[in-house]
Amino acid sequence: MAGTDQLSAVFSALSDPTRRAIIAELAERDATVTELTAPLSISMPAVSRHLKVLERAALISRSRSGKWRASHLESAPLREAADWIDRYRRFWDSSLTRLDAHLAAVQAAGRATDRMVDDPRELE
Amino acid sequence: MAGTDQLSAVFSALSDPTRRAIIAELAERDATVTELTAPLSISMPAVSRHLKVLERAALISRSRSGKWRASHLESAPLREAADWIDRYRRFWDSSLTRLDAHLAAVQAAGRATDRMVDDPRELE
DNA sequence: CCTTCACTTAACCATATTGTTAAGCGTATT
DNA sequence: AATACGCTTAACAATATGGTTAAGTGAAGG
Repeated sequence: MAGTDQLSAVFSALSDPTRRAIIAELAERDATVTELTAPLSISMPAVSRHLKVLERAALISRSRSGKWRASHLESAPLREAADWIDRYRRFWDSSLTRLDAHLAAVQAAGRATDRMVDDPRELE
Repeated sequence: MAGTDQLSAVFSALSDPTRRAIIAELAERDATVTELTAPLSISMPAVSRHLKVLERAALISRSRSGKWRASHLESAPLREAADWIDRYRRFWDSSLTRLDAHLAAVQAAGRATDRMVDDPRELE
């Protein structure tokens, strides 16, 4: 991954189709490494390392139960990635309906995050 | 980048903070390579290659005018990335109550017979 | 012209990524 | 107690990434 910041780690994690497939699976239910490996055409060590990448990006959390390790999808990093892209939603969403809805949601949630939607610039 | 598909290329392009800064800049106005290089702390050849990455992901288009090459932000790939992440918006969107989220999860889990049609899982 | 300017390409280096197979480690099972 | 299971780590190889400086290309301009 290029940067070591959180957002870079998230986008980098999402840039692999295997990891996106894992996220799609975990969106339905928590799963063990074996369960996640089954539909994929790669070895379990490879899946294990994909999970490590997802974990480092905080996209998943993991719990141990005996010899099984369950992976669980975490929403915060996905939200941050969506928020970053949403800065540019005006470029493609002519009606701006969804942006309005999002702004309303943010407003309802609290005013601490207002600057996030106002300033499109990234300081890095 | 891991995959060679469009979405992988887009997420991979977004995984670099320099490229995100370039996108933020182009969101305000089209710019030449020299203009884009000025605020960055890397050489022009490095910027040139970042632009090539963005172009390969179709995040920007470029036009030639004499000895200047202007970069222009394209919205479609950003929209596609946003659409992918939006599949999981129910996991964090505060406008959904806990019950709504639970029902959405149950619905997703119970769609086994409809997977060929609307399964959010990605095959490649 | 002949140089300067804007930019790209080439060559090089260091590091990261993604896959493999084999080995290790701890928990279950028999 | 011994074996099988679930998963991770190690070691290896191939390819990609991202930075540098130096050289090349083509248009502008004195």
